[in-house]
Amino acid sequence: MSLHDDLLEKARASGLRRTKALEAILTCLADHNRPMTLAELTSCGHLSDQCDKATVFRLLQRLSDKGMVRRLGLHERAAYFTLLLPGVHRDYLICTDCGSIEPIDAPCPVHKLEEEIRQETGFVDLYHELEFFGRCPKCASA
Amino acid sequence: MSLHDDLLEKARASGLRRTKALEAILTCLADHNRPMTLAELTSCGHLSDQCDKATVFRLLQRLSDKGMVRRLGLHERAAYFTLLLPGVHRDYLICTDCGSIEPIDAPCPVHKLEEEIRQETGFVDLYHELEFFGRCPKCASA
DNA sequence: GTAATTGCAAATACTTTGCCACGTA
DNA sequence: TACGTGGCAAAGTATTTGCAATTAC
Repeated sequence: MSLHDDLLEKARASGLRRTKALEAILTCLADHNRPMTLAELTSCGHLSDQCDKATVFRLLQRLSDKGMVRRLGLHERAAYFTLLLPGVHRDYLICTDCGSIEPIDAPCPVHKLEEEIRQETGFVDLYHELEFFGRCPKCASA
Repeated sequence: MSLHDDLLEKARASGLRRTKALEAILTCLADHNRPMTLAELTSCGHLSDQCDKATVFRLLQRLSDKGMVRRLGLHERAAYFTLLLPGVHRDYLICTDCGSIEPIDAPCPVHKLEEEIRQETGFVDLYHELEFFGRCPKCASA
């Protein structure tokens, strides 16, 4: 079963209806494998073209409520949304010039600290976000 | 020399004029010791009351250009701004319910990874942001 | 005196909601 | 059929800019 089918199934199981917009959004997020803005998703080829941004927005909201999507702030004015896959954590490397976003594959070194914070502060539902910003080689040489 | 004076001096040295608004903003940021939004700064007691938000915005922009302030996205719709002190790096713990923001005093475990990324990717001017999100004990029990 | 800075107001950008039509279950 | 969902359009919130008046140097 593909990632896309898996996600769709999960969304269905959590109460969402199987609509074109839902499929399009899940496909788009899964294909790109990086956080995307509402605008990007709304104009993301194939099926998404047909979806109003309000629809995409509300779907992302629902998916976020179900814990399948997370909303990020990455310095841009627009919010970013990314798939939340069980057991998968991802950090990002972002170019402050051209805005490119790429996932970092190195293991995240923060989990230990997160555990300490959980115990010392009593915070619950703890998670973290880690982003690296800089200028990519291409932008740096330009 | 106080932190405030130190900052003012630095701002002056980098070409900014010594105005009421500049002083007010530096004071406010230094006093609060945490990221603040444009709205917070604009209505931050004492002197800041007198500053238009456009003024505060443009000053933050200039301070950011000079490397004295950094702009953060912390999940809220509004952007946050924080002082950038030489040699000081700060991570934050944020309550997703009440929005409280507190600095984490534990040493940041990310510098090693940052160095690896610098070397492997060729990114320059690299820095990172690390935030922990969760619900604080007060909100969790409510 | 000159150039940076300010305030006000308007423009822009992005997000969020209301309402009724529509499609899925 | 019933209720979640979709599209359109409008409202809301935050950011950003234009311009003339003011202020720091």
